[in-house]
Amino acid sequence: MATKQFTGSPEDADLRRADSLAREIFSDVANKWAFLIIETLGERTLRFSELRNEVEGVSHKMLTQNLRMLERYGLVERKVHPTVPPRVEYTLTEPGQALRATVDGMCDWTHQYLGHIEAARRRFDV
Amino acid sequence: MATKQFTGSPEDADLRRADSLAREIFSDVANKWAFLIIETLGERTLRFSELRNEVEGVSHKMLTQNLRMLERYGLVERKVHPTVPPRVEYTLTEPGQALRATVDGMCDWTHQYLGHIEAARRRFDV
DNA sequence: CTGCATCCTCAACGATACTG
DNA sequence: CAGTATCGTTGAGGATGCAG
Repeated sequence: MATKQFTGSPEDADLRRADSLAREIFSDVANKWAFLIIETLGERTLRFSELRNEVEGVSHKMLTQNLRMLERYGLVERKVHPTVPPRVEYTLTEPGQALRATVDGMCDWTHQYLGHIEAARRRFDV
Repeated sequence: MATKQFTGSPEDADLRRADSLAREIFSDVANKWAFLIIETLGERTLRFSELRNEVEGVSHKMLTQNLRMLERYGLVERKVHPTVPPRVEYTLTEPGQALRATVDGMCDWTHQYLGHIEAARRRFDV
């Protein structure tokens, strides 16, 4: 991250604030569940249970927890249909879509370098 | 991730294998310390202690642990100078550099949407 | 169906100490 | 300086149950 050296000057105060906020966002969002949710959400709108099925291995708790976090940061929109049984739909917002682009980049990267990585790992694991 | 439905056909076997490997890599690499290390390593070569200083808040243990993981996947190269005291340098490999591009993308994203995110968070935190 | 809360377990993590 | 190992603590995360 572009963390630079701050002086004690007052105009650096909000720079430092922005920086710590950026760091906080970074720490929260850069985790596998958030990424996988963003990725499977893609440009579709999905219900909670659909996400639960499509994001392989995620628990009920982790899913809600990460969805709350993403909602809090405004990356997903949560739409509740007041029916019975309830129907809750999640959609990526524009910032969410923008982030998805970089997550996609990581997916591409993973597949592109799968060979390199597998070979490196075999070499490492004596 | 591009996880699709597999049939029982034999030629799907290695697809499934590749997929699970991709998933494994994804899960390991998509964590904040790995990202912060990759980001601060940039195109420079850094010593262990330099990384320790520059990656704010990382513990000795987390740093070694993540460096091993990144080395195992061939994302960083570890060069030991047999001097006394020892001098160990870490450099991003080409796959590491490639991944750095997407991590950079996330950093840009973070700063670009800082306003949106902060506003959304204030709205959420009633 | 979705969400929240509770409990419980285990692994992540930090601190410390010791080796090369 | 860099790495490994050990220990103790905390928190993440799974399971379960209940409410709306």
